[in-house]
Amino acid sequence: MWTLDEGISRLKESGTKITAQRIAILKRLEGRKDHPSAEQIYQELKRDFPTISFATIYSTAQLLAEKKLIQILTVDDKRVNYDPDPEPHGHFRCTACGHIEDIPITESLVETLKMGQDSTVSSVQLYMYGLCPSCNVR
Amino acid sequence: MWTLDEGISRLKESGTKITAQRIAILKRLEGRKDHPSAEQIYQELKRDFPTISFATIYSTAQLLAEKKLIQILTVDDKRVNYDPDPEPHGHFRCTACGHIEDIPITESLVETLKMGQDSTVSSVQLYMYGLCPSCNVR
DNA sequence: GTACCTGCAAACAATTTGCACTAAG
DNA sequence: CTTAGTGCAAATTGTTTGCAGGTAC
Repeated sequence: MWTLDEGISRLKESGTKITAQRIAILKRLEGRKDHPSAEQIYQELKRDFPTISFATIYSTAQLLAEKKLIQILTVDDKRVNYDPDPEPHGHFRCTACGHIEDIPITESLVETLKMGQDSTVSSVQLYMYGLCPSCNVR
Repeated sequence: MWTLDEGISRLKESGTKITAQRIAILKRLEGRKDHPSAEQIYQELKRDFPTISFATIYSTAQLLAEKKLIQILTVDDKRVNYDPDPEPHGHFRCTACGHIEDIPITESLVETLKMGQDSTVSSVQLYMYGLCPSCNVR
């Protein structure tokens, strides 16, 4: 996992400008274990950054994904979720409460899957759906 | 893979009404190897069925997914794609041309993944992204 | 006959876009 | 100084919803 400073220098490498907004977004994502939506990031940033806009959130997220700092998940069919951990791993989403949980997968499994393709694979996503333990009993 | 007749009886089992529209949708999906979007199904059906509506497409697809006749894929973050093959398997999506290709995965892998969870897993999706062979050379 | 289904149009919601302004380098 | 980034509002688009009329059973 990256730190704020690593994130900033990763962006600088490719000539991207470092703005206060981008630093704020990186800071919010740094080391996070959950999978915030654009809306969630927007709400959180608005506290310290009242004029921030969705345009900035979405474009910065795109940028961070290109630089392999985050992953953009489509595990929820309604909205996008950001995962600050860029390493390949799976995700479980509870269809009742919407909670998203990481699922470890071995690097060798990912490699095997990539190898089997005649295409150039740049990203692998494993999604599982069902009921989480606490929703299952209700 | 199911046939039209099997599809119809699967629906009947649960007391669902068999309408001309539902038969038409089943017919369109039966044995298909691609992954049509709602729009695509709508356009195709409109030829023989000029008054069919999106409401019917979406609600029927939901129904078919519940009856395990199709899978609803979120491999494309813009739209939903229907997969007439309900058996677990992966999907590769070319980020350039948008083409979606099936990826075989072993049943034992799926079982292993399900087993590893403390949640009740009802569906597993494996998505891979990158450039397909023909887009890769351009 | 009745509960469910369809079609239509309007509503919705997440994301994208155009553009004038601002700020990083 | 120049180019890229930001914020705003409007536009876009896939999907959902409410409801009046229709149809399966």
